[in-house]
Amino acid sequence: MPDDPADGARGSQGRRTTPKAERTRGSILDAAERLFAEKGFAATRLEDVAERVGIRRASIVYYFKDKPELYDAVLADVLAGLYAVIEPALRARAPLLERIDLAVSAWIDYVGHRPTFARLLLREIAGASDPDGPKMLSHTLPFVSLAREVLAEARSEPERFHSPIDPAHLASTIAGATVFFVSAMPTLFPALGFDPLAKEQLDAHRAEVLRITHRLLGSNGDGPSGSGADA
Amino acid sequence: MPDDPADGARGSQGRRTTPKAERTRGSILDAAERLFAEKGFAATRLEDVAERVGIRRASIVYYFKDKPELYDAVLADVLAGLYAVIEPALRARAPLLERIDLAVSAWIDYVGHRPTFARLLLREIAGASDPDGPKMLSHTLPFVSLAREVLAEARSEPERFHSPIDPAHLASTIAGATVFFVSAMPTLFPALGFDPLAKEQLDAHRAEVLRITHRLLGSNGDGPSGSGADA
DNA sequence: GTCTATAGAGAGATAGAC
DNA sequence: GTCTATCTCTCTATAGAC
Repeated sequence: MPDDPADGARGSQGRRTTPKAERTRGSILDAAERLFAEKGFAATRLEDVAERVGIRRASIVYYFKDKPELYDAVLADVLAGLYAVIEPALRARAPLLERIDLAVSAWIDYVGHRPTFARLLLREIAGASDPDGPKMLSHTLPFVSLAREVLAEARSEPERFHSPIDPAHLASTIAGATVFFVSAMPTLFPALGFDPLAKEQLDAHRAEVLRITHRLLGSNGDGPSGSGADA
Repeated sequence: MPDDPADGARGSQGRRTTPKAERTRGSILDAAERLFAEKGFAATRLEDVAERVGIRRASIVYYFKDKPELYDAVLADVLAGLYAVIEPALRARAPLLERIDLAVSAWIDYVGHRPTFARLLLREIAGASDPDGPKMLSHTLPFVSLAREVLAEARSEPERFHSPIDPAHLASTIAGATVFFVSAMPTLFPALGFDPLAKEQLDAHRAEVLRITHRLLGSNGDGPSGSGADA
């Protein structure tokens, strides 16, 4: 998901942007990300986004044509961030199994450090069957290409990879477990000071997910011996 | 979640209900369940609910005072259904490990056969951190009691249960994996005729979740030898 | 029980001043 | 760039006829 670093504020016009505008745009994006994640697209009011930024509702349209475009920009942003950590992991110079471990670990770190992403994903998946639901799909093409590559590579050495279930099942299991973990724990421990982002909790989760991954990949539960990532 | 079988239509009045009214009420509930699951609370229009039932919007208020009450009734219904299959599993006359297997299996069957529930849960979890978000919590008390019971029982034989992670982590992992699986697959396989509800897929998922469960419970990956549920 | 009609609130989009 | 003012549409909720 190669972000275009040269476009700056992409309101309707192709104008140059000042640093201040850049900052305002970023603030709007941040506020919108949090609100869309917490309340969902429909329940989020542009008014609230503006309030968090400290501007007026009408000013938002200077940067984003309308509400759907703002939402789309948020999705583009969080998915670009994910791609930026997943892609290098999968392309590292290492055996495939190790790279998968790296990618899974990167996934968990990303979701753990950006819980808004977890909620956005939860909502997108929930609305997947709705005709006007899935707005995230258009941003997932780079991931699909990446997945294809890895799959092709795995199939080239079938003696090592004999997954008992299909890759999509694997992916949804891992994704669901992590995303739910990060989002649900605060509810299950209401205001009890529990923090799923805490390194300790996240590491326990990582260890278990890596075990699951190895098992689902058909390796016998221990994964690459020297990876060090599943300690 | 003992349903009160004697209340029938619980509009504002305590009137007696005819069979036809009972049916209409049920239809409204069904339509609302699907729409709330697909679009979420805010994006669902009472107009659409009415249309699916074949009545007019205003008629809905005869059965449900307003939109929040309708949503609440939907949640009550799906959670009562879940409780009805989980509770007997956990109270069966069998060793604890086997009963947990039964409960997990029942969970998967329930979610698999009522995918609207998966989506409703996804949305509730996503909105958990929102002050006016979690409307599901009020219906989960019976589950909390149940969980407490089981936990107490497990702690009474610590030599058998030495879970490496806490029970909430276990629950969220299992719940997330299943719910995501059921909801996400149709997206990942857009219109490819893939059906996560198919017995074959659901069974593969069940087998894997049971393995995860056993592992997370501290038993060594195989669970109760004679359960037969993790074939 | 179900309908028609309407009132009223809420929120997004637009025009134009500064 | 950011604001004020306003327009308009959508959807909920209510009143009351049949």
